[in-house]
Amino acid sequence: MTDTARGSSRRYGTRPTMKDVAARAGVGLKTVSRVVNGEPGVTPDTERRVQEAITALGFRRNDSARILRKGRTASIGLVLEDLADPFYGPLSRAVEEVARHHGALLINGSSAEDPAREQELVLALCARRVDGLVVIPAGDDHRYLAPEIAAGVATVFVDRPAGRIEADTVLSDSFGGSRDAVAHLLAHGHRRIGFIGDQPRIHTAKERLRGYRTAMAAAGLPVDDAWVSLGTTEPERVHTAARAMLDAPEPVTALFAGNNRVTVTLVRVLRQCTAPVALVGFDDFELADLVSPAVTVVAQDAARMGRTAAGLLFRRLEGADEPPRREEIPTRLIARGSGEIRPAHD
Amino acid sequence: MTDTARGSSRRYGTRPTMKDVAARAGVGLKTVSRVVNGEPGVTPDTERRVQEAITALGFRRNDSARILRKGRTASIGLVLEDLADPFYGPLSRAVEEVARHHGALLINGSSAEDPAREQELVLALCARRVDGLVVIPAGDDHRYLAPEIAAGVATVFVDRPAGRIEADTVLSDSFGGSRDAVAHLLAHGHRRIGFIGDQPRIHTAKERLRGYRTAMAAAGLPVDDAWVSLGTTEPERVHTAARAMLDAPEPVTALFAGNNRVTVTLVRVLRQCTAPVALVGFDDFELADLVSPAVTVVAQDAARMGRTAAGLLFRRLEGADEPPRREEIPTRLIARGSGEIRPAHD
DNA sequence: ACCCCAGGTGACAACGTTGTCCAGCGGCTA
DNA sequence: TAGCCGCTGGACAACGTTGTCACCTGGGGT
Repeated sequence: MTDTARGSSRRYGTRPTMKDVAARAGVGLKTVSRVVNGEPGVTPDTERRVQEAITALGFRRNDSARILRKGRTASIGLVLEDLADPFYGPLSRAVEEVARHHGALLINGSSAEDPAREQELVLALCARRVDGLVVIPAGDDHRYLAPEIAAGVATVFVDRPAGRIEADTVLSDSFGGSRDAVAHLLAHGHRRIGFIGDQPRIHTAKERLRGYRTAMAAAGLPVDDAWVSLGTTEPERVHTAARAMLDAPEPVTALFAGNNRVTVTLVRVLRQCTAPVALVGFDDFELADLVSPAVTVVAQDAARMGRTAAGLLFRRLEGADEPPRREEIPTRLIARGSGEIRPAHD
Repeated sequence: MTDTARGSSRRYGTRPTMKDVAARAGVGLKTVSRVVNGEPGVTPDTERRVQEAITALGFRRNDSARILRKGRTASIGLVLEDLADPFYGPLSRAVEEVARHHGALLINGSSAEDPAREQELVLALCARRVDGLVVIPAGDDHRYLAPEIAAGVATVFVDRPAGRIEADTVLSDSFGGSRDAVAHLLAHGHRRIGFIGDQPRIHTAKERLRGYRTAMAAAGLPVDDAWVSLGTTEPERVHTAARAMLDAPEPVTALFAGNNRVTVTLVRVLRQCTAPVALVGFDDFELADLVSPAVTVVAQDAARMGRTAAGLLFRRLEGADEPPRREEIPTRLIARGSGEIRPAHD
């Protein structure tokens, strides 16, 4: 009895088209198109008849056809590493906000830090003819994107630079932020400082390591190989690395964590420690002020990165024909006490 | 000189089509299609020629056309409240995982808890002809979706039920979980327990309140109106509400937080308190074990909810013709001490 | 009375792909 | 040598929409 959706001549799963609407309203196809798109040149009376037919049939314009015809999809793709990572939440939210403001939808996927998957995802998005792409790259060779960019897909890389290709890029100041973080620890008297970071093939991990080394060198301090550990951010790995540094004959008195997840794991590790160990983390996290001791961090502004990236993207889409830009978002040291607590007595 | 992308006869921004590839390879259109889709019936030699033309031109299949022709988009839509909310990270990640497993892309958007925006988003997704929808509803009337569902868009509601429509639904056991949480507090001697929750029009907020009231009633305890506060989850609102309960002549000795964000705010509020106040939160959060005192929570399994929802969705897409299902995901009380600490001396 | 103009309307092609169907061609058997 | 079969390849229509252009109708100016 509920045959709103299955009019006499249409099968289940088949949707009404403009043709059906036109037939029912007794007008031409193009007139329906005009009404649907709010184009001028339709009598109020005709418009009403068409509207009635539309509601009666439950018609909804098929955007695939529209896209095919018009060439623009009003959607942008976002490829990041892991939707569940708290760093990417505000970032994707910001991108979405800007996209929405421009009437575009967001399609996204996680690369899980796998370059092959990144490429697969990006190309799938290109096949959908997204108007633009925001990519947090997992790989380091993006030449596969060259034809797409040449074809007009606006592309912005975020958090890490593109590999072997020129493109707009939005980074946070990993080097400077890390240098500041380590300088903060040095200023509080620490001399043996460990660095636990992400996998060395990741650009930010390298930059943060460089910041660490630079700060140490600037203070005229040597860096023991045993004080540096790069690798996955899995808790076990981080735990093992930290223990090694803490249980050494000359243990570190402070740790600098290369990202979010490392920091959290280190908070857990240090909580088991009897000896006081200072901790500074790269990237802020919720409740950093509430754990004890509160964790000093170098905060990055993920939302601003997302906004900036999306901004660049839409500027391109609106025809800006400038050379690729590279924006660097500054970081901010938020001292919360974990650096100061019980300055080293070395 | 870099004319890879702008062959002699093509303008900038125009992409090569199968026709171009066919011309260049000296074969027919359909042969290109066969190669692109890996269909059988093409000589290795022909295939090689086509592949060469494809790479030379930088051809990429236009999925809009494909979708138009085939009727299936291999993409599903996800509408949630806020991408940046930590509860939705694992959920959307799980949905994406399942989608990926089925070769589908994920398009998503945030409703910002606004029913109008939810509808706008959902209909935009339907216009794109997503194969299915996972919706965390903001509104309470989803009749607008009836034609879409009738037309074959598989739809699953998560976290909150659909309004005035029959559809698959995945909920967590808000009622039971809340009852357990409050029972936990009661078992530790609390008698004056406050509840601070989300806006009353949100289903989960109502259910959690019901759980609270039921537990109190089961213990034969009256509930003072001043002990219940529903509203937005903004820190100021929650802060004010909590203060009112704590500064009353007969202050509450324990608080039950209706969600994630409320819990976090309450941790901050209680930290300022001199008198000990117990806290139990609905929904777990990272570091709940590290703040002091560690926060007891009723954990929901967001990832499992996402997986279940996506599972239902693809079952429908694969043709399951069962009546709408309603899955309830159990919650789990994780006692971490914040309930026990200094049992009430009332 | 005629012409012209403007505004409303519709016929038709095109977007790029896939499904259907038929043609050509080589090798095999009778 | 004729006839048949199987396999490869291509012509063509269709998907649902929008842009182009032409048609029609009625009203106003000459």
